[in-house]
Amino acid sequence: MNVDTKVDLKYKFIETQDGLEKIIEELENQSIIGLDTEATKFDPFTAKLLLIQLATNDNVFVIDTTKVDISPIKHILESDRPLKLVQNAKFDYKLLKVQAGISLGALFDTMIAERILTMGISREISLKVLAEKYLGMIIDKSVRETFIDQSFGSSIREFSTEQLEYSARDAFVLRGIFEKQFKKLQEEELINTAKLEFSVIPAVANMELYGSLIDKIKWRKYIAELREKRDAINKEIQNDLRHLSPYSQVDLFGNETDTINLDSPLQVLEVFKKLGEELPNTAEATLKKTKHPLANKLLEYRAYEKMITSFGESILQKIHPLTGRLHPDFIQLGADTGRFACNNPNLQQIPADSGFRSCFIASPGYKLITADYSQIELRIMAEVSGDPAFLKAFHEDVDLHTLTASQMFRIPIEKVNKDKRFQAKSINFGLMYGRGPVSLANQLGVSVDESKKLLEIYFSKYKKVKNWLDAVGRQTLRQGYVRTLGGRKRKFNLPDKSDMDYTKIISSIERQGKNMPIQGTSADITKFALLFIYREIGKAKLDAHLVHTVHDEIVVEAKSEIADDTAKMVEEQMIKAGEKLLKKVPVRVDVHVSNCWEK
DNA sequence: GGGCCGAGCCAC
DNA sequence: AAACGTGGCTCGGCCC
Repeated sequence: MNVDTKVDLKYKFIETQDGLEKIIEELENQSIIGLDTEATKFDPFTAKLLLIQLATNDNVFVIDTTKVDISPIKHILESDRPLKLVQNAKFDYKLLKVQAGISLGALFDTMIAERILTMGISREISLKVLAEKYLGMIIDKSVRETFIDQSFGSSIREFSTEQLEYSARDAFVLRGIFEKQFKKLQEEELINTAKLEFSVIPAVANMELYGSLIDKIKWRKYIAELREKRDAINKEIQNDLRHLSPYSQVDLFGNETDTINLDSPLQVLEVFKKLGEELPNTAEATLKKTKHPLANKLLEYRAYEKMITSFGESILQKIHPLTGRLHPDFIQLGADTGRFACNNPNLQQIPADSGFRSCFIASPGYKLITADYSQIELRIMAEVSGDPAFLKAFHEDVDLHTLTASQMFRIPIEKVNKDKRFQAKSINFGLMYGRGPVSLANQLGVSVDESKKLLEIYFSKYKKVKNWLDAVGRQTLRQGYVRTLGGRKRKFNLPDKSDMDYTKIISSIERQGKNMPIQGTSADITKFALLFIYREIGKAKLDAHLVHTVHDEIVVEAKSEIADDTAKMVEEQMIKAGEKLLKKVPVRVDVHVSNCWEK
């Protein structure tokens, strides 16, 4: 049954200071309020706050913040009571923090809640979708755009009735959605996951607001070096191919033009064809197997091109003109396992062994603390499988890959060479992805028979690892979901037997089911760590800030004088977070204090 | 000229 | 060419 929301949504428009004073008592008495804001932009630093809407038990208040100073309700917004229901709370948190100096207290985020409830089977989490799904209400979001860049400069412009009704409704629907979601979260035993996610929102919001500082000059110098190398190899390739008409040409002014677009797979395939090499595609794996010297040169060109285009000038363009820093968007539940994703720019994919990372620097007078969990996923594997050999390795703090190699090949630890260690490491990591013998054989450069043998030996040494992997794969298929140690759930749409790709889909779900408890538990732990660190910084009022996180790594900027103490705190809190979920295996964190982001 | 998608490749 | 889990960015190429 659909409700026509165009009519009869009662709201009270507050456009005077007096009007605000009159509703304070009602707001103070609420245990829960729906909250939404409207602003001229999505960027919290330059947006102008236009409206704040608060939905109580009995009323919806729409407050005109261009006319009303909202500091009289600051204490209500910052308190943990009433609980604030917000759709995508991080946005409102940042806006209110920067534009009104208000840090929202306890939150229930309907968007995050929906993601938790439908992890793996849906990404439909907009307010429009939720209002329809839970309340049968069709809401029109097109009004939102009318606020964008709405000028409230010197000239007084009034809000339209349509705008006010739209705004009121967005706050109003939150309570109904919350009630349904809360019940579901309880039924599915996802309350703890939700609590963790909600409480980490302010940590993430502040991390985004603080942002990262880049040494622009050093960055540009590095790009210039890469460009030189790329251009050299490009020229070489074009010269090699000059005889292949019609690609090499001389333009009207007698200048040579490189008309083979090396970035076009179509043109590249064409060139190979002319050279007598029929290739199925131009993927890295194909080129690596191609004898022709062009293949290697092309791979070299691509490596430089990737660096320049993905990490070059485009990242500098994202530096905020007001703050001079990068403020990427950390998507709290970006991955279905619970991991963060990151964009604008994605600082989680900055090349590790390149000149780029060292260009991320501390502010003057500050230091960067880079802290990462040591082999956290393998430790989780030890915990969930309870495998005695795995556990022993971590308790004795020996290198697991070396130990694995020594056990697999029946040689003493001292006799393990690089090659043997690499083979063992490949299996250790491969396990977590559900890797098969074919793929292993290719990485190790051995036959499939040999790689099968290696896997057999491996599993004979680590029986409980095999048992756990098999069991969790079966369990995922049986129940259609799988959980992390923190209780986070990932669901799966199980295929119908009649499905053409039935077995393919089944084995894919098995692999995802095996990986989720490992990758997802790591995400649980990192989120606890972010929360703990954020709280410690607040409690001790440290001049320190979260700036970055990459799955098993956290970067904090701290005033130089307190950097070493803060590093100790970060390490302690990360270990505490790890020990919340890992009981059988020790947790280790590597910490570095430096002027830049590095390991 | 914008939207979408696949190829290719960076991170953990 | 894919294999082996989770993402995002840039490009070419195609569509409207």
